[in-house]
Amino acid sequence: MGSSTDDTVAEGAVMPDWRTLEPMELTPILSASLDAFYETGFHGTSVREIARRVGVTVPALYYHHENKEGLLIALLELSTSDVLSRAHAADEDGGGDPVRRLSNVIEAIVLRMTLRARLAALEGESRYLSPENRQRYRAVRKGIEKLVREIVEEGTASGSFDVDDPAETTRALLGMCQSIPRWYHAEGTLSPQAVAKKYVDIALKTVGADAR
Amino acid sequence: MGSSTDDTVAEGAVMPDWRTLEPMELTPILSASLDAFYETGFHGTSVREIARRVGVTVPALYYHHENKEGLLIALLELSTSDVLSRAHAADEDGGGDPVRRLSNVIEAIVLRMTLRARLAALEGESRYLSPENRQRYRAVRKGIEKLVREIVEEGTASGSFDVDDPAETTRALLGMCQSIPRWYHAEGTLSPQAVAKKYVDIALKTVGADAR
DNA sequence: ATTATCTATAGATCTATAGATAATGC
DNA sequence: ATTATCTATAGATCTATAGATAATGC
Repeated sequence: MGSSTDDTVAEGAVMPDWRTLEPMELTPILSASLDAFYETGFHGTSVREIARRVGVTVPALYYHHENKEGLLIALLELSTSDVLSRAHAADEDGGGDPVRRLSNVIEAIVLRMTLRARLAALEGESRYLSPENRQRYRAVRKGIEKLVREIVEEGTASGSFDVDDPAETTRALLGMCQSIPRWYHAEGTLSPQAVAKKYVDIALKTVGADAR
Repeated sequence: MGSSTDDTVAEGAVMPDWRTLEPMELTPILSASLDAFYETGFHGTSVREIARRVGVTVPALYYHHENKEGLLIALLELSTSDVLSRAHAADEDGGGDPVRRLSNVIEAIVLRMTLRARLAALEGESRYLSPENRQRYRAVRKGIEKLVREIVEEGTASGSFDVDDPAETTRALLGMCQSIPRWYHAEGTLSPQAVAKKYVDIALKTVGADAR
């Protein structure tokens, strides 16, 4: 199945450093859609409102995207592919040690939840996608869950962690990360890096990896 | 300040056992509103749709509630007053021991997240309340956060817990609980009591209270 | 030729209210 | 009298498309 170095990242795809999150470059339409969806939710946002923010007429939106749901899908697509590739890069950067792997992955997830808070918060709106699109979206979420669960399982098996129920602990870990956009504000005193550090500590406690 | 037995619960208010969560009795209108809001969100639900589910005309809804937001407020009001009083009862039932107090409160919160999953999930819709109503709602949430944070702080001070940042750990604990409605389904294999037990264990690990 | 936008509009749907009417309690 | 519901409708707003027009690339 090819060498182990070139089958994890597609040719030409640039994944420089999973710790570096430059502001995501969005088209004006997607940027305005993100702002609007974040503020008033998918159903609370009209295409007129998005058009108004972009400064174009409504039909211009329909030229670039099939419909309102298409705008949400495009945003979720960008958002989830970004976090999934970063989480995997962070995992592989852990050198096989469960403690470092989990630390890296939690760090990557928390950086994403803070530096891309609006995009991350948008994922709750995936509930309102059509069944097919929601299905595809769930797959990505399962991907992250699988990644973390395997680390927790391996760490538990190797004795690095002390966990009763890896699946449940995984959900708890992801739950605490997913809640961050609810309270995190960029203006706050804590930098994204500081928040990530705290959550790595908390996560290690949660899996019973006291050592440091 | 009155005796310690009668100033915690208002006269006539029945708070039998914080572990007992009977299905909440809602009016047909509120029950239908809850179903609809849960399925399609506040903005995704029309008053026509609610009326259809109840089997009345739209104006009948406006007789009982000021407007669509009034329906959401009524539900959030019932939901939050319930969880707040249960959490406090659970806390007081802990006999002053931080480990038992935290265990009880987490148990109460998780039972609420599972046995009232639809109602609990509705709290995300509080984002769409008018500023005044959202304000009032935030106060309740802060109440729960304050309760848990004080337990974590006292347990850390007394040496029962090993926590670096009580405020952050509190947010993490509440975050993992708040995420439960996202994956919990009543048809699943785990009973609400079983989920609560697991989350109590996880929470105790997270605060570094290994003992059992 | 292709790409991106516009004007104009169809057709449905939305929240909310006015005013009438039925049912219930004293 | 009071409570709960109805019919009818105002008036705004929604998503989406048809068809015209401008701007760009070859």
